[in-house]
Amino acid sequence: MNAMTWLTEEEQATWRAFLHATMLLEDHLDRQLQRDAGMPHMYYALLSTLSETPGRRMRMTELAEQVKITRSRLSHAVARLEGNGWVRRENCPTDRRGQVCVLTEAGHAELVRTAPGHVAAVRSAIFDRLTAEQTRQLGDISRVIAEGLHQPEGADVPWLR
Amino acid sequence: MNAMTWLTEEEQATWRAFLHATMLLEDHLDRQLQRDAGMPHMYYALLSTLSETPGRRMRMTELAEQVKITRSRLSHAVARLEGNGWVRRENCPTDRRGQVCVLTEAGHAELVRTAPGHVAAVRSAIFDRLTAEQTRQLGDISRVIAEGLHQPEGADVPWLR
DNA sequence: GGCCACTTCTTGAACCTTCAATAAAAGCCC
DNA sequence: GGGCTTTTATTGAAGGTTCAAGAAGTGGCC
Repeated sequence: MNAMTWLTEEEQATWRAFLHATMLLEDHLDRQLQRDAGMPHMYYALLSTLSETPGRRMRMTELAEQVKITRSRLSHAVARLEGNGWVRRENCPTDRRGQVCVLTEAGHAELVRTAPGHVAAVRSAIFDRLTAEQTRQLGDISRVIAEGLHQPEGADVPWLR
Repeated sequence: MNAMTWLTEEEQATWRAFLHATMLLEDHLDRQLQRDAGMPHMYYALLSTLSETPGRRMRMTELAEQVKITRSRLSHAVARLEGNGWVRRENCPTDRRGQVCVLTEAGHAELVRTAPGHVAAVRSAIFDRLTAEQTRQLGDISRVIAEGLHQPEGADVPWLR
């Protein structure tokens, strides 16, 4: 294993810390939401995303892209949320293959009810602990990483294909 | 919802970017390892952690704490890895309740075989894109977040109990 | 129009994680 | 030692995610 392949001491330490932080954070938020809202964090993110769109509705594919999950995962999730009455499917008027996912009144009410607790959890885990400077840094870093993973070009990551 | 409850514009943007980055990253690494090593990222982390300990072995509870997962999850994971022949359970000599999880030769070989690809994926997704300064920042930020979640005291997060 | 490739969304099976319940041993206290 | 609480690890069921396959519609091309 040459130097190209491996990580420096600092990179290793950073990577480990990052893994631990994301692990603990996801766990923490999942538990908080499961207890207070009866759904995992991802499902909450779906409702939350819908609530911010005009008409509180979005095409399935667009919703999947927005929250960074596969269509398959979204299909299963929406099926469950529909069972809860928090979301409803409508046929897309312009594309007969398409479905539009719509946040119901009950879904919106659930979001209003549970948002404060969720935001408090996020705040206390992250933003109450970071300086304003660090918040800005974390935003920049996250955007760089997300950008790099958005459309991994074969030329950029040759070992992946 | 008052100002205490909500996030500022910048915090919201950071939070969203962070979610996207971690989502895409986990997905990316899981897929890479599933394809090249036949296991999810978490399982790889278990083997990797074991490989760095004296005797390549660790008590179940300690291993679970090290990689930040529940004992239950570890039990299931180890059962699967044992089925692959990558890990073996031994009785703990000093505590008859205890089990020691041991990395087998086959498990170590698998790690050696797949480590370069995994490290390359991590490197290209993260460290090749961040400046040295940002790497240091990410380490600091991650440690702050992880610390805060390690043992959430009732006094610190009153809404959680 | 007819064909073909692509897109959209869903499905079921396999696998993974969570949660609550359990068994067994250890540690404490008298 | 006997009783009690705590710790260690596992189990099975319920729910979530992934993957490959498939149904149905769209759009381009001739």
